[in-house]
Amino acid sequence: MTTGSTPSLTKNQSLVYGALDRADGPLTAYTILDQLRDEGLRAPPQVYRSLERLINLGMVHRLETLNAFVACRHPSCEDHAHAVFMICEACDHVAEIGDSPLTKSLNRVARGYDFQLSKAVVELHGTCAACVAPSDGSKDKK
Amino acid sequence: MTTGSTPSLTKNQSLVYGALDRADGPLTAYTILDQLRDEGLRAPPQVYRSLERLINLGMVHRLETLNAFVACRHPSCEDHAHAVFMICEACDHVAEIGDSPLTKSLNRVARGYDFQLSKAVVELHGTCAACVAPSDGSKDKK
DNA sequence: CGTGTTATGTTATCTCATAACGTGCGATTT
DNA sequence: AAATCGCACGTTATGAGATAACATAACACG
Repeated sequence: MTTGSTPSLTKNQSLVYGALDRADGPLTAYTILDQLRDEGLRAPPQVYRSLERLINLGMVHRLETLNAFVACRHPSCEDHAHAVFMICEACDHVAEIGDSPLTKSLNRVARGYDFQLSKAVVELHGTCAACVAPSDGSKDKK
Repeated sequence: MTTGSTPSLTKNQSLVYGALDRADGPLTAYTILDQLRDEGLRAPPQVYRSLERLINLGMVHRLETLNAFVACRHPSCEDHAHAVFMICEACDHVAEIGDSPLTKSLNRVARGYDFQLSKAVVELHGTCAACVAPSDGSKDKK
């Protein structure tokens, strides 16, 4: 529905989104601020306000366990309040996944307790396939 | 039984656990500190160090989305790295639940991505049964 | 124009968390 | 017992994350 291409981002919002989109991993608000100082950003509220808007638009996710933010990589992220993340503690890679059985499980649990679910935070920590596999000699990503 | 049951908590650890155990909801580290000033605690590290130990012992959980801590209410919380929480945004009540189908789902997802799961953070936000139900006129819990 | 609304810039402050350093004390070793 | 070790403890200071509060600019629109 509101999947209109680019829904009128302001300058700051574009800058912040650009930083996250460029990055290959999560960024903290202060890291974003540092990256955008040359573009005119000077203070935390400018970043946090943009982030808030971008999150409401469904373009950015906040990773609660990292105090950091990532651009949403989902094709058409319909279920924004129920995103699931896998966070590799070895290479810091973050994968956003959609898994409907898991989402169903979450809803079932909530329903079972008569709990009206508004947002599910699911962040899995561990080691990603690339970092587990001893396959090729050089496996360090970054 | 000697001093059997409790696995050798130090004074500070006991104080911090006591505060969490007494509380009917999550407490932040600084709230705990304030509550324990009369008992001799003066600075954040004293609380954080105790919390770290208690978490390692499996007696306390950290709620990532609240930056707060709760005493583990589980009978025999074997699966401490996979606890699931339902957090009511209306009354601030937090329920820790064990749901093995959900845990299975999480493990299945991780396995599907060859992801070696070490810890799952699952925190459901919404409205609890008591706060949804319009049943009786005064339903405020606190 | 005047007015309401929304984004912005800026300062200061608040909350959460840890680094770093030194002390006290019980257990172990010699 | 003296020397030593490890661990919890106490304390100060600071780092990191987030927001309150206030003033200004930009824009849409009746």
